Amino acid sequence: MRISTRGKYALEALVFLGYEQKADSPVSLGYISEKTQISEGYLEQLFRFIKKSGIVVSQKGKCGGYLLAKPADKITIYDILISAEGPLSLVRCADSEYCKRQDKCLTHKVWESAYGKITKTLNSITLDDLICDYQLKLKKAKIS
Amino acid sequence: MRISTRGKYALEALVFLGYEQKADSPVSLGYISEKTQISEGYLEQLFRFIKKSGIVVSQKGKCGGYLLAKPADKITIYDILISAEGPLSLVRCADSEYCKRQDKCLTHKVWESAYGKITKTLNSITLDDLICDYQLKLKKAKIS
DNA sequence: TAAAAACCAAGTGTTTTACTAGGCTTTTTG
DNA sequence: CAAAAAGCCTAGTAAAACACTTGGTTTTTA
Repeated sequence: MRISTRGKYALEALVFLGYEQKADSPVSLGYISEKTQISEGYLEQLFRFIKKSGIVVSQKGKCGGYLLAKPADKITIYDILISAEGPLSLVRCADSEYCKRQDKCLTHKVWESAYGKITKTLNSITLDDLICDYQLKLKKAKIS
Repeated sequence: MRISTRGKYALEALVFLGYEQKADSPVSLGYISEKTQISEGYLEQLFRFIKKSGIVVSQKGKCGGYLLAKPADKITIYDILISAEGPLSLVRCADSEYCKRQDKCLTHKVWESAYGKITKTLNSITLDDLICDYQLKLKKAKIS
């Protein structure tokens, strides 16, 4: 039961983007890569994918980069994770023909209730919450 | 974010085992395999592993097989899943050196709270709950 | 017009998954 | 006591998923 690094990277990168993004000036992947140590090539791939679900917009050309498409407190962690990883089903059977083997799935109930809890939790945390945490951490680091 | 078939198979097989197990006579993997359509070789591997965590016991020899080590209502789904899959961390970073890259993990909070909810949910369902569901399903199928 | 950025398709090495093969050991029963 | 039926064990393997990388093209701005 794992979230792949894809989702984790997306989340980290967006926290950083949200923090850095000031006055509608886009943040480049090069900069995000430098700060987060995630390879730029991988970020490119990831952001083009994320963009499809509409949580970021891009600006091409020099001085271009990415911007959050919505205020950070309107973007949930769930939004981000599914935008990066696609639907997060717990087991393969849940959403397809993998389960045909058995006409009545004995364990469906389990995956469904666990999945419900996860989505609820992930939807209750917004990107803004994490950005605030990040700001606090930076402040503390300065003082000490 | 997936539970592998390993965990799903374990759960299915144990529901079946719990249902079939009468008066301390062990149930063979051959029989479980036949009924669940899970390959017997795979079940062997799986059950030997599961056995280590003590939720089943085995009996060798002819007429041998497996038995639940505890009453089904004392075994939770969580118990079963970790016995089959090992610790279910949501992201790799959570439990090791994967996260060293960044001295403070921005997203730790997310994985932790989601993980807490999952374990709570999975711990709230017992094997017996699923066995009862199974019995009900069988009854209904008979009537119709 | 050159640099810097996003865009894009395709390739690649590694790891994990899901399973299989083939043999050994223990117990029961005819 | 021998044969059958069960679990026990190690190792191998094909396929998929993962985590990237390569090598370009296009767009924008200074």
